[in-house]
Amino acid sequence: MDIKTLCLGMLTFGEASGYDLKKRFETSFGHFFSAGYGSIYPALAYLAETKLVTCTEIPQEGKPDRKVYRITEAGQRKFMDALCETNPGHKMRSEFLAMLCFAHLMEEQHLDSLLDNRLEALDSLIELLRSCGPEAQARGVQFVTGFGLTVALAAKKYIEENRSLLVGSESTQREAAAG
Amino acid sequence: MDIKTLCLGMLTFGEASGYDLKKRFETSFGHFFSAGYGSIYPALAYLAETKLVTCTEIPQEGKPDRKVYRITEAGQRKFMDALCETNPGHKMRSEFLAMLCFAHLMEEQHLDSLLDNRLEALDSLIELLRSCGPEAQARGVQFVTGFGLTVALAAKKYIEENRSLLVGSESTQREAAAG
DNA sequence: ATCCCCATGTAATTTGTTACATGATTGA
DNA sequence: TCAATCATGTAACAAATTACATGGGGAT
Repeated sequence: MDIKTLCLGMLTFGEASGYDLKKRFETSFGHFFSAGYGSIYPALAYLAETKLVTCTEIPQEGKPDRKVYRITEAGQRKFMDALCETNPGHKMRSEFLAMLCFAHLMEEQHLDSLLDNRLEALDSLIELLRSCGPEAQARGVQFVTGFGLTVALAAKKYIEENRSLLVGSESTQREAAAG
Repeated sequence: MDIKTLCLGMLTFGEASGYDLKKRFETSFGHFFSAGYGSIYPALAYLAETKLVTCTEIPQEGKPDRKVYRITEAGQRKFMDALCETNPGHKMRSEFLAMLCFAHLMEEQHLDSLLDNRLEALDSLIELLRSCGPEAQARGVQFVTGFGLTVALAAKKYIEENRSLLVGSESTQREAAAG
């Protein structure tokens, strides 16, 4: 499932502009999929070209025309097909964890700020997901939001309870490696 | 932190070949960073070119010469610099969760196999991480392994306890959307 | 005053994936 | 005999990120 397909899917929930979709990528979908304008606008252009969505331009004053996209029947069918895929991926890419692997080479101070930053990010995420209450959302989205929340809480708890493990009783490993 | 840098970092743990690094990307590092030969070999070639690592070719019979890479002092320094980065990323990309958002459009059967596949993958991961016991690993790696384990267990538990939420009491949403 | 929100898009670059290419040894 | 492990690499392709480009309106 690439961004094109996911945009198509989002439009099954109702019409939206590229800007609207971006916001959704920052809120309810942000914790497991990210996309910027550079991906979304071309995706929508492609979907319109291939008649999977229609586009209505709404004139605006002082800003570019708002383009509202609506899924077509062909788009619906196409998306249903995409949903039949088995073994969808589920990958993490964490520079944070990568860096922590080398905690023994880092200064304690830096390590602390790294962990604190991550905890802050987790708190923001937790707050965000909690604010995406169950109101009127598809049950799948509710499930996924709960999933993100559960995982984020577990991650937070783990970091808080185990960060002491990262600080070695002997902080001489750093100098040893540097020399 | 890109693959180049991470390969360089892995070499701080000792000399290794591209093949060795790939194995590490499949085991202890696999749950948060992935890389194939197509990324690793070019990365090592680049590191050697820029004198951040040295390469010793060990003749083999019946297979290509084994190329063993060793980090240089310049490499060490370069890696330390890379470790000073703040705000490293931590992103998930889950087609699995993306699909689940549209559970109301899926057949129950398909939904079940999707969830079962994910649970199996989680079990494999859990087993793998458990087998990466604390023996002789840097404390950072131990922490990161524990992190992966904790998160995987939380994910598993959540799916098991909440999968019933995905199956609507009314399965008519599908037909409604299709029509 | 200044910053954020609205609103669109393109182009260059970076990055990584996949397929291709080769082939002996070892264990089931 | 069949699959897996060891062992390297290139080239074509796909995908997404980043920077660029523009600009009014409203809130603090």
